[in-house]
Amino acid sequence: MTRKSTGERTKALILEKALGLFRRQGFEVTTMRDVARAAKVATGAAYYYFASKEAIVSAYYEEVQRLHAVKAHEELAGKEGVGKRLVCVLHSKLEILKDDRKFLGALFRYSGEPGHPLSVFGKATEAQRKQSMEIFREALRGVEISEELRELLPWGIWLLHLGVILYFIHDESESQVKTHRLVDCFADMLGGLVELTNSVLLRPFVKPFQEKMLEALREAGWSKEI
Amino acid sequence: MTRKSTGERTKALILEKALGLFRRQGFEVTTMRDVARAAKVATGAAYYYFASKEAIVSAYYEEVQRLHAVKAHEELAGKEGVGKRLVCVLHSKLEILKDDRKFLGALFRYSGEPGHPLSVFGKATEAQRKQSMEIFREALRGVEISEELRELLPWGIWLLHLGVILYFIHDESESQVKTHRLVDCFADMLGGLVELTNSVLLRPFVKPFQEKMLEALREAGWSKEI
DNA sequence: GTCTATAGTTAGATAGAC
DNA sequence: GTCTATCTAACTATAGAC
Repeated sequence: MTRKSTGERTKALILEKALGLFRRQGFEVTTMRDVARAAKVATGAAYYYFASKEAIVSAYYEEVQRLHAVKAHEELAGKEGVGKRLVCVLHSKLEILKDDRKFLGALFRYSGEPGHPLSVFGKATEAQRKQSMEIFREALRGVEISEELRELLPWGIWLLHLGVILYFIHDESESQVKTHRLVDCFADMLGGLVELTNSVLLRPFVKPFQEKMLEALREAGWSKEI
Repeated sequence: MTRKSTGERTKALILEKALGLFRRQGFEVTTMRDVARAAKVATGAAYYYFASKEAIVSAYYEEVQRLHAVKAHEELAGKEGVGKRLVCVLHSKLEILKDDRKFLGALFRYSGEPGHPLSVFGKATEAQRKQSMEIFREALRGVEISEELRELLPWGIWLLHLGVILYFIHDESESQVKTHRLVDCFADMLGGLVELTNSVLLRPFVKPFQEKMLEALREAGWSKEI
């Protein structure tokens, strides 16, 4: 079942060689000519498969998502409680990204350009966002949680996880322990938050907040994204 | 007191002409050659004053900050309550940015590149961040609020306000009403949140959260930024 | 459909003369 | 401080081989 067309193999080769170069010498300094040379194809071939240098990173990230879906699913088995399940899902993502901080920044380059095909928030990347949120939704399965939060959190965690990746990129601490500690802390707090919203005593205070938040974000047009 | 060196006048002229072009035809399609031509200088001269095309937008944003500091200070006078004061500060920022959505995205281009002089989160832009947070800190003056939140919120609001700008850029609704409504909602909720944390009844539940959050962010190295 | 080879365009950026 | 000339690299175009 691993039979691939020559095109698929070439594409994979270009991707692989490109990532090797990005990792070794960085994203900026690597040129498309370098990539093509490393893959032993003409520059035109590289452009035949990838519309831009950033598109290579984007393709890599798609693979990351696939890996993450599998890894998260595996590691979630048996884990209970919002906090623990979130820790699991977020750490596993960082684990996948750990050697690639040098070029991950390219993913954010077009975040402020609505029309761009590679904008994190753009139309063209909607499928990826949904897939990503689906993983977070899975992390919330089997957990007692209000309806509002069940709708709100996958989106909120997705946003948080973007922030975590950004922090991760900037984190120069040994093995990025700072990011990992931050993730522990966030997950713990979100766990606490969920418990808090489940508490009968506090629910009357918290519920209006959740509803307001939900309404606001729905109105902001996010609900289409679900 | 408005006497300027010829250099300063040239720089201002280049900036002005560049922004005109960015507004009229967009950031991407405008070339440095266009900018130089419009300002009636050589491309080299443009680069003498601005290290890159993005640096022009960055210089513009510095001016925005200055304007915002004045405008916010004026409009805050007499306003009371966290919610109202935040609404005031955030809307006034959007007001300043309103015609410039077409090129504001350039500000975020290097957000994922730690070393870059124009990264929103980088070392080189620290002064701007502090100045921006100072405005939010002013918005919280004269408001009853826990110590933790007083330390935490300026930073949190700064982050939120980045998000608001991103949303603003992507917002195609008439006069960006959606962004304005979102701001109203966020401000309202933050106001409610502050009240909630002030309530004697709820304080024991909320305080550990705040402390944990504060500790986490301090450890994450943010406290240097204050 | 998959690729090579090559030539050419564009535009960001820089070096060095004045 | 400003200009001219030049460089680099992303990107496009095209014609043709397989």
